[in-house]
Amino acid sequence: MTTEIRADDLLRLDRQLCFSLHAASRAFTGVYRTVLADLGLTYPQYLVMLTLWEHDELPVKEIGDLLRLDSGTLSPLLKRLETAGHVHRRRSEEDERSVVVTLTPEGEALRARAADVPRRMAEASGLTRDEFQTLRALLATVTTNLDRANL
Amino acid sequence: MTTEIRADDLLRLDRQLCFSLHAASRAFTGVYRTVLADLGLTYPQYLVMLTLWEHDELPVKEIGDLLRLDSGTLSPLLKRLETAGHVHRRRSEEDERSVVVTLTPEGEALRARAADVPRRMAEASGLTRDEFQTLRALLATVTTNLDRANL
DNA sequence: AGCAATTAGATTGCGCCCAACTTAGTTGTG
DNA sequence: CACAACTAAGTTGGGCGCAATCTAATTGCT
Repeated sequence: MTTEIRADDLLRLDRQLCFSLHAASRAFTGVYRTVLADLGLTYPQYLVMLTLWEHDELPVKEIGDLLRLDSGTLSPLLKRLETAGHVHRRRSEEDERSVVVTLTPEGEALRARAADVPRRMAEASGLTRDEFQTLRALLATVTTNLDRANL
Repeated sequence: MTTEIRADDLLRLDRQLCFSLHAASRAFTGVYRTVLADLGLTYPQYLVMLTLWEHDELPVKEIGDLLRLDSGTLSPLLKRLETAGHVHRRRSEEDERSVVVTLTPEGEALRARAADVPRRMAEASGLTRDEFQTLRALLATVTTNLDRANL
């Protein structure tokens, strides 16, 4: 009996959680926008650069798998990164379907200028180490569950 | 000494948290897309309808404050909701600058068809009540902190 | 070998999000 | 009262996210 929830409460709870997530995501993106402005990167572009700084070169497919983005998002994004001079694209020789993305010297150099971004973001979030880890774990759980539920 | 974190670790931690948030937000939106498909609503449109179901009628400004959306997002979104027959817009009489959004009978009727959306979403998230509340609280905290940090 | 199924990437179209700007109405101050 | 400052919506433009579609290359099956 005490575990019963009225539909109205559910409606509001629901809005609060999903809305909180939505709002937090946009708040994060907003701070990233400020912090990344100097580098001329958007947040998704920064994510792509992060993966490249870690792996040096990657096929588009790999980047998409790592960041959960499809070619409809990545193709124009990578084109913009290429125009900005941060990356280079070439067809793979082993598999002509694949396009390998590599860092240009400029893209490599950007890494140093982005070095303090994580610290600034961690500061801005204002979370303790424990809260940080708890949040990350819960988000991973919910993402896994939602993906499974959505087919 | 044990609290020192190397820059590389920060880079990776950083990516994990912000990326987790980004991914979770998109995973949620993906399930909403599935669940709301029958109603012909997108997730942001559903949020607007939720606020209207709760308040019956609201000026655009109020909706924007509640959902943290500006007119650049809301104006076309509300126009689509109006075209779909869910809402009606009229100029306020007290303040001619303001536009008041009201539910049409169709928009009111949609409420019943959306009644089980929260339950389905809560199920899909697979979180316990406690996890649900913890997540919501952490997200609220981080959003507040980020907003403050971002001016 | 030959052909269907699959895969990688690109493109198109729509909706959201935000910044910047415009227009119209309101408020405040001298 | 007049006029500057402010406020509410709307519009425009750029970028992201995703579904649907297309092309080209590869793989698998017989």
